[in-house]
Order: sequence, then C-alpha cells, then structure tokens
Amino acid sequence: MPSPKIARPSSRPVRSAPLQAASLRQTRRAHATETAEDYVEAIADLALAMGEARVVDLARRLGVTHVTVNHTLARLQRAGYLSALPYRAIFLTPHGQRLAKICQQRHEVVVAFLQALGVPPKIAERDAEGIEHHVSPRTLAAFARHLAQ
Amino acid sequence: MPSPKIARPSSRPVRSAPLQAASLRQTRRAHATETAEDYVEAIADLALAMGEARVVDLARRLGVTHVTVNHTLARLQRAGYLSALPYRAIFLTPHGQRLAKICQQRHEVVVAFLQALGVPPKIAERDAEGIEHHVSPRTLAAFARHLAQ
DNA sequence: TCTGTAATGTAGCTAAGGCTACATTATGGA
DNA sequence: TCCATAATGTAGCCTTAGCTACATTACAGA
Repeated sequence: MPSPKIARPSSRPVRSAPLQAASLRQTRRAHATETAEDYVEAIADLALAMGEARVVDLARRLGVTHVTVNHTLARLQRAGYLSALPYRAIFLTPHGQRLAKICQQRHEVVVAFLQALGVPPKIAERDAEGIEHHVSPRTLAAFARHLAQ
Repeated sequence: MPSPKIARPSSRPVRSAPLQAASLRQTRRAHATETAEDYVEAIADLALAMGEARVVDLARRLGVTHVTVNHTLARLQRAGYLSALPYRAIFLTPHGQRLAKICQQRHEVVVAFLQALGVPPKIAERDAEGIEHHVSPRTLAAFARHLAQ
C-alpha cells in the first residue's frame, strides 16, 4: 500500500507523532518501575511501623494475594532492591532504601499538592498513588514551588 | 507464625493499609484501561489528521511495532471500542469515540495545567501522558479551576 | 516437648503487552 | 495488466503481574 500520504486533510495541529511516541515510551518505562517503587515504599513503611516487613502485611497493604507478593519479591531481590530468606522477614538493601526514601518524599509532595488544590484527602491519596510514578523531577519541583507559597 | 502483632513500635501515622490497598487496586484498574485510552485517542487524532487511521501510523505514534498494534487492536475490537476489517483502516465505534473525546479533553487540561505551573512544554507533554490516566474527575475539576483563574 | 495453625512457599494457570521472523495482501505506477 | 513493495497479518516467543489450590515451615501455647 505505497501511498505517499502527502496531504493532511485537517489543519488542526495534532500532537506530533515522535513526541507522543517518546512520551509513551517514557510512560511504559515508568510503569516497569512502578511496582518496585510501591513495594520498597511499603516495605520501608512496615519496617518503621512494625519493626519488620512480612509477606502477609505487604499483601494486605498492596491489595494482592501473598502469592503475588512472593513472586514480585523474587524479582525485586534479583534486581537488588531487597534481601530475604525463606520464611523470614524482608529487608531493603541500601539501594532499596534510597528508592524508598525518594518515593516517600515524592508521595508526600503529590498528596499535599493535590490537597492544596482542593482535592479531598481520600481522593488525593488515591490519585497520588497512580500519578506519583509519572511525575518527573521538574514537575515535582513545580508542585513543591506551588506549595511553598 | 501466629504472632498477635499488637504493638506498633513506631508512633508515626503511616498510610492506612486498607486505603493504600484500595488506592493501588484503583491504580491497577486505571492501568487496564490506559492502553484503550491511548489507542482510541490516537485513532481519533489520526482520523482527523489523515482522514483514516492505519496500523503503521498508530505504531509510529504509539512507539511500538505494528505487531503490538495489531494484537491490541484485536482486543479493543472485542471490547467494542473500534471496528476494523483485515487490511483496511480502523474506525472507532460510538463507544470508542466517546472515550476518545473524554481523553482528549482531559489530556489538554492536564498539559495546560502543568504548563501553567511552569513546567516546560515538552516535559509537560511527557508527564501528562502518564499522569492523565490517573486523574479522577474531582482532581481534573481542581486542575480546571486552577486554570480558570 | 509437641502440635495446631498462621505464615510462607510452590505449581501451574490466565491475560496484557512487548518483541522478531516470516507470510500474505493491496495497490501505485510502469 | 501486472508486479514490486509497503502495509498488514500470523506464529511463536518473553516478561510482568494477577489468581487458585496445595505443600511446607515456624512458633505460641498447651
């Protein structure tokens, strides 16, 4: 079907294909690390709250079964975010701790920002959980700037 | 391991497990429709810009191979978002058109909002592509409100 | 010390969403 | 008309992330 597609019937300046393609690639990349971020953050929270993170608690907190948690933990351990021994608690590596800290801070900023805009707390929390993974440093800085005034 | 976990060594009021679990469930739900949203939006854009949407154009715009596009189109067709015949262009059903319209509007609001906060256009576009799928109606309204002033 | 049971682990399934390699179709232009 | 080639489709692979059902382990309390 070698049609040279020269003309563009519409004059509307739609999103440029390359930019959108790049953006979506970026989004997919972000999605690949979303799980890691959610897990290390939850593990850090649990370690602080209960002294250690266990599989059941993670499952409860993440809204999945313990089987899914187990499966994901194996991957995150391979990736160097955490260490765990069979039937024992889970601990973050320094690498995992760094990531957890960044995520916690970012989460707090996003939630505070949404609430400052007038979004009700529970909805802010809910939306933030999805939004935060796609907030670049520049955008996070813009949120923080807005909060500062 | 029946340990009654009564005590909470820390006093920090961490995120409640049920709320976070519900939020993450919501995020996963959103993620399941993300692809549909991206595709119908791109198809609507292409239909407007080139008169019709073809697989290659979608692949270019979405940053994936034509194989992935094909595979996803089959699913979206089953889901009733679009209609397509082999080796022919793709068309949105009324259902798909409705979704496309909502997504386009939401996308514009999110991009404009980020830019209004001082985020550079390209970064705003990039972040919006990931963020928009997790913006609830309430939050979108808050963005629009902020833009109005 | 022993054991019931909660916690943890394993087997094996599903679906989405990527990919490469190869097969088939449609069509513009010779 | 016919065919080269771009577009489209198919086969078959991978990874992530869910799940149910079942097996194993550890430990609190009798």
